[in-house]
This record gives sequence, C-alpha cells and structure tokens, in this order.
Amino acid sequence: MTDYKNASTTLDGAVDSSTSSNFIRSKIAQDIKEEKHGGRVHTRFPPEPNGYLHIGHAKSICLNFGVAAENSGLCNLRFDDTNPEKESQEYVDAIKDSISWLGFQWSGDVRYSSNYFEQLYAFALQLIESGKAYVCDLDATEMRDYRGSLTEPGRNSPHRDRSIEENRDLFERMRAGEFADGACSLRAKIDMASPNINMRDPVLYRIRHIEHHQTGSQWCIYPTYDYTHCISDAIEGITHSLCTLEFEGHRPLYDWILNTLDIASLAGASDLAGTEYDYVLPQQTEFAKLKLNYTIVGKRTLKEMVETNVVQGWDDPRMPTLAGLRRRGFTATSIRNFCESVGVARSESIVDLEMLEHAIRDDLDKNSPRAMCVLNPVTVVLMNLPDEHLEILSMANHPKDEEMGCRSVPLTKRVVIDRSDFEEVPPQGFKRLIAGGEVRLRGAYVIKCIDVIKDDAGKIIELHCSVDLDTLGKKPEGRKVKGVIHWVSEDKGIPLSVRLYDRLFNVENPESKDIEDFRECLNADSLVEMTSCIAEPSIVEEGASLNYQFEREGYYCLDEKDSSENKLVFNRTITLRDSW
RNA sequence: UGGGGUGUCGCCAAGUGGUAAGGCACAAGGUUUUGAUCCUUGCAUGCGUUGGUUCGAAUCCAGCCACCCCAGCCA
Repeated sequence: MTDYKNASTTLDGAVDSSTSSNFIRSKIAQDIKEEKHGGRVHTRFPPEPNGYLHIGHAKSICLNFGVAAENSGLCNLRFDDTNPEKESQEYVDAIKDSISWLGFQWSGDVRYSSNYFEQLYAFALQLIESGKAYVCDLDATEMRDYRGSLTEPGRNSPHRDRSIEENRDLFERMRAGEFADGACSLRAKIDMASPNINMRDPVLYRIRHIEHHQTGSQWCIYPTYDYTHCISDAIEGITHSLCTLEFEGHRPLYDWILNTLDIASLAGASDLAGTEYDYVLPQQTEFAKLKLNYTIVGKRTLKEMVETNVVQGWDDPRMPTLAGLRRRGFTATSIRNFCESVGVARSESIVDLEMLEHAIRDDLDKNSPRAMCVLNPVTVVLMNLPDEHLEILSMANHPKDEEMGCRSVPLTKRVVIDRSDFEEVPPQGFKRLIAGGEVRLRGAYVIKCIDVIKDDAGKIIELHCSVDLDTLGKKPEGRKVKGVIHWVSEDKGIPLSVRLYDRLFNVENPESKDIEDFRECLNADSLVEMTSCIAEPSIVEEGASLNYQFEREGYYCLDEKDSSENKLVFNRTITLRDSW
C-alpha cells in the first residue's frame, strides 16, 4: 500500500533545476489546478525486465520521477512482467540498480504486474460476465487473417458469440492448464471493423506453460501488455501514465478496458481504497523516445551485441546502457542534466551525441581532481639535475576550486612526456617541445631541448634537456614560453593501462532502415588499449579519487572490475575539447 | 491505401493571435602554467508548403507535401 501522507519522491544530488516547459509539465500543472486527481501526481516507470536499461530509459526515468518530485508526488517502479519468455531476475536486479544509481527512489516496494495476476484474472471474468470478452480458438495465422488489413476491415471470429457460460468455463479451464500453448486465447469483444487495428478484438490472455521469474509455475495463462498495463496503473492509483509514442494507437484500448470495467471494483482494488481521495482513472500521455546519433538503443540489437561478443557485456563502457555509461565514467548527475537538456516533446528526433558529451564534460570539469598521466611515454633527461635529484612539488587538485586541496608530485632527473608533445619537424602553430626549443613542464620548470637521442632505427629514445631553475612558479625572464606539457617522474610514476573508447558505430544513424546489419558499420577503433602509461603517484596514494582529469588528455576513471592491486586500468570517459 | 501522429537555425527545443527564448554545435575576440575551463560577441525578416481569415499569424482555417507509428497469442 502507499503511504500518501508521509512519502513523496525526492531527488538527491545537484541537478540543473532550470527546468524548461514541456507539454507534460504543462498538462500536469493544469490537472493540479483543476484538482483532477485531488491534486495528486503519481507516475510510474514500468520497464519489462528483458534487458538492461539504456540512455533512452534514462529519459523516461527522469521524466517520471522528476515530474513526481517537482509536484510533491510519487513514482512507482513497476516491472511489466507479463511475458516470462523474455524476462529474468538478472534484469530485474540490474534495472533496480541502475535506477538507484541515477539517484531516484521509487515509492514503497517494487511493484510487479505479476503481483496483480489474481486481480487481473478476476477483472477478466468480469469482462466475460458482461459479454465483453470471449475465448477464441483461432490460431495465430487464422487470427491474422481475420484481422483484416490497414485498408480492409476484419471479420468476426467464429467463436465471438459463445455464451457467457461457455466463455467462463473455457477461461477457467485455460487457467487450469487444460489447453496447450496457443490453443486458444481470451479476446476483448470490441469491433473487428475498427479503423484502429488495435481495437479489432485484441488478445487479453494467452496460454504459456512456462516458469515465471516471480510467480514460478503458478500460472499458465499470462495477460497481455494492453490488458495489464491500464489495470496495473488503475490499481496503483497512477494519475499520469507516461509512455512513448508507439503506444499512441493503444490509448483507445487503454481507455476502453478501464471504462468497460466496473469503476467501483477498480476503485476497491486500488491503493486508493480507504483513503480520502476520490477515484479517478489514470490517463495515458505519450512522448517521443530518445534517440542519439552514432548509437543504437534498440534492446534487441543491444542484446545481440552482448550475445555475439561484439562488446564484452551489458556494462561494456562502449554500450549506451546505464551500466555501461557508469563504468565508462559518466556520472548520474550528467545523465540527469542531459535528459533535462534534451527536453520532452512529441516530435521524433535524433539528439546529437555532443549534447551528452557536453553534459559529462561540464560535470567532470567541476568535480574531477586533476592529475598527470603520460599515455605514450618518451624519456626526458634533465641534464643539469643531479642523478639523485628528488623534489616534491605541490600542485592544486583543481585550477579553480581551492577546496579540493593540493597534491604532491615528485620531480626527478628522468621524467617522461608524451611522444606527441615533441616534434622534430613541428607543424604550423605547434606549441610544444621542439629541438632547441623551450616548453614548461606543468607545475614545474621551463626546460629546453638540447639533444635528441635516437636508436639505430631512428626512433627517438631520449630527449636531453636543460632545466631553467629560475622558472618555478614564475615566468622566465626576457622571453615567452607558450607551451605547457604534462609529465611524470620516470622512477616514481605508477604504471597503468588505459582504455581509450570511441563511438561504437561509424555512421550517424546505425538504426536506419537501409542498414541491414549493424555489423556493417561498427567502428573498428572503438577500443584502443594503451598499456605503457605512467601516472603521477597521487592516483594511488591515500585519499585517491576514482576519477581524474588527466591534464591535457581527458577524463578518466578507474575500472574497478578489471583493476587489481598490481594492475591498474583506467577508462577514458571523454576527451577534453580540442580546438587545436 | 484506412486510422493515428509529427514538421520552428546544422542538432535538440520554448512559443497556444501582438511581431522568433534557451542549450548543443560552429565562428571571432579576451583571460589562462591544461591548445581545457571561463568571459564577450556573432549565428532563423524566418517557423514543411500554398492559399485564406485578421490591423496583426509559427500560432486560427483550407488544401498540398514529407516523415513516423499500427495488420505479435511482444512490450
């Protein structure tokens, strides 16, 4: 039961609260004003546990939980588990985990449509008793044939006019397990000539002799989505049933079922029974799904990518799943901000991935401590320093946020810099190290390259540099040194591996109809592993963070799954913006 | 083709009869010991299209065009 007195949906964490208007917020505001549901707002997020949640679900989650929180309302989590064939407990657990991670708390206990199987059955009997449902023996093929087409009306099933007694008897025997899968079904008696195909006597119950992850072998008949969803909403006292556009044509059926049932019995079965509230039927409102360019959010395909090892699991950091984004280093805040920024509307659109990238950079820039990590090292020998030189430099963890404190960074005679920060033949505008040129080691001294040491194959193995010891914390005299590069002490540095991720697909719309197989457009370089990286020691010292901005490189986070004590693995969440 | 939807800047998106918000992207400057961040500026005489109503239309009306959804005992 719902505690209407003491609970309302709340949100922890800082979310951009500059909410803009959208048609759902407007509608809810209007309904509250008119006291349509006694001023209540009660939504629900109703996933089927047949896969992991992805970024598209995040939009729905943020909408449902968000709109409830904004209006001191409630939001339920309900697993729409009416098709046990595709569902599993693993998905139930993963979904709960992702929602909590995103920062939302559902009202009361987790609900399952299967909680209502007994009530759903009783309501089906009610429909039969009022002559509004019948048991049909047509098989799937015949039913399709009788349904007609987009332009032709359907024909009545030969079983449409069975007596109420016969229907009741047959339906009870369906439940008792007397019939094989598919032998018959319970159908609503509506209108086989309706221009809306969803209204041509839709199936309400089908026979499936199969174990259910929640109800075990208790049932062998399972209610369909259309029949279940509206009644579940009604039972839970949902006021606003928000779903995506493809269910638009189902709304007349949603309404038909609830209006055909006896409202008093619906009210009596609902969470509102015994409360001060008048019973008002829930209302379905549809909005456009979230699509992102360069990514696939179709569950079927995501599942196939996992099963065929295109990726390494549902939480592969390249996946658009919440588990994947999380492992990649996306924060819950960034995803919520992103969802707010894309808005909610009824026009179908494909959001630019850069919107998501902006959201994560924005959050991480503010909240990630800085550190230096050299991905592709080349040795720099600081010639005028003694062999045993060890200097501990103090550097700010964040350039703007003093409260983030400082860290110690050791400087030794031998350091490493990234190979790409030295060029023998620099391109126009190159601001890094060149032979005979100067550059600043970030947070340390200005150095000058005096010698380039190569092996027999011509590969650079060392750069010999001199240090201007008068440049710590101040500008060199009489000249400008524009470049600043990051570096790490060669012997004090921590070795680690880094995984550079890029988009999984190399076309804007991998879900487009003219792409037969997603494998055609996979980006071969979506994962590049760098195994010889060296980072400053602060990343493993006490108080170390799980995520950093590796300066001049990007935002990275520890991969807790693949890291061990003697092997550190970091995932690149996102690069820094690069206008060079 | 029957029914149901949607069309506002490169991408999202506000706007509901009073003369086109905002974000992303992009461009140009400035600051900077991260080619980051930050700051400033620019970026739709135009709202799918053609007509109509009106002093006035993205908003109202009519026609046309384009795209999306529906013919599972999936959700």
